[in-house]
Amino acid sequence: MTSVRETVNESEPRASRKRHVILQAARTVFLRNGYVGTSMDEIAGLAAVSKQTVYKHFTDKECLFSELVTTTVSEISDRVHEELLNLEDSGKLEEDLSAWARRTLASVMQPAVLQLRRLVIGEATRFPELGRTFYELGPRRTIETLATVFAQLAERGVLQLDDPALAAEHFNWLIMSAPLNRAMFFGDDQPLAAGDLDRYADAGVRVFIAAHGTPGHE
Amino acid sequence: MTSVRETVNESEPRASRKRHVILQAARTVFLRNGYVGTSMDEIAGLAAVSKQTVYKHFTDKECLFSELVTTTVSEISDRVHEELLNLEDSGKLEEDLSAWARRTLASVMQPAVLQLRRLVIGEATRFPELGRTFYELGPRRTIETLATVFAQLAERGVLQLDDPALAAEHFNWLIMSAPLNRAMFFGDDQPLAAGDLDRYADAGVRVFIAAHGTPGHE
DNA sequence: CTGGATTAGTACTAGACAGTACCGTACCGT
DNA sequence: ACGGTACGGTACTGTCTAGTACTAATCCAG
Repeated sequence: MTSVRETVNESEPRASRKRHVILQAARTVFLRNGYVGTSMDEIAGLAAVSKQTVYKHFTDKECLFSELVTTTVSEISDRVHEELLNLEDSGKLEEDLSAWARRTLASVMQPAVLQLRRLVIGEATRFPELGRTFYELGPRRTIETLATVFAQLAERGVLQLDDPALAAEHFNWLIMSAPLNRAMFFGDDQPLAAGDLDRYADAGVRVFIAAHGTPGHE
Repeated sequence: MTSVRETVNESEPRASRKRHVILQAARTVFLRNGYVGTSMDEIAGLAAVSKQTVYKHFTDKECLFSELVTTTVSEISDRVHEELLNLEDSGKLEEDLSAWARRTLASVMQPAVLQLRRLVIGEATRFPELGRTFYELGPRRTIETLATVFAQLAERGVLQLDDPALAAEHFNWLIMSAPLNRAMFFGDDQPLAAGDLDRYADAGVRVFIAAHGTPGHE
């Protein structure tokens, strides 16, 4: 009731919009300083929230970290996959694949996503489930979707392949690997330009088509 | 004097064989617990050495870590490259490439190497030079060597390619990416069997040859 | 054998951090 | 307006760790 009175963000279920603020702050700090480099005081401070409040919403540092990574990975994964569904064929195979490759590579190469990837890899021993989650929602999901698309293209004679899943893996990594692996070791130093990324995407597509394309189509 | 008395390894320049013991212990502990998960006391304890001695040989925790990673990466890199030089052609291109691919993939997928990779990636923000070193001595060195080999093969008409360096990158990641990226996120859980690795290596080689091979040679 | 250096052992300093306790206040549904 | 819940602020506990200080035992060369 009470007519008009949204101060800023009162629309939330009043109590636990703090939760969101805390997660936001946690994301910033964890991504910047890593798991052990981050203190709960720092998160509370950045969230402009009492430490007690943090512990009311998340029992543990581990819990907070875990939930943060899980939700972040899910968000990104969903965003990438909205775009991925736009891979409908216009008849021009190379153009369609290149367009998708460029978009996907750009998504994966965002600094925040790269940093999250480094973080999850670095903590893969301490948090095995997080590693698994990242892999399932990231590479595996992408590759699976690609595999079904490729299977259809093969059925229509546009591609030649015996194993769509394997071909999807090859395609995925032909496009991503070089920039991604390089970026893993260079912490935000010397980032690749967007133009370079597009070139890598296109080059990967060309190799894939040279290997699996059929002469009749281009 | 006292005639017979090699307890174990007296051959070293007496004083700084401690150094070696410390590095050995540091390797074990750092690889198991990460940089911040490791205490100097633990290293000293495992090395059966006083903490004072550790600090006599390495001014810092950072120094110790840094030197450890650098030397370890160099060792592995050298070992891999001895094998790499054995890629002399016997005339059968696919066989030669497959043999090299299998050996190299197996080297990179050793648990200790994987763990080191995770560690360096996770600390890439804190230790940028280590990331750079790993990348230079690892992927970049391998790819560079491959590029010169491919350039020769192209000159002799065995391969078709405009850009040997790019082709080398593609070849390298066609073989490594799928197992390697998967392994990054699964901390020693669910390791791939040697048979699976060989299959990945062979499949990568086949795609590469389908894209860059010349009809006359196989 | 002897003198100088290295080492083990241990205790200590100083700082950081996860998690808890407590108190007074602000918010919220009713 | 009321009563309970959430919140801010702050102080506190317990623990851990990098790095240092100091002494006594040990090693090694000449």
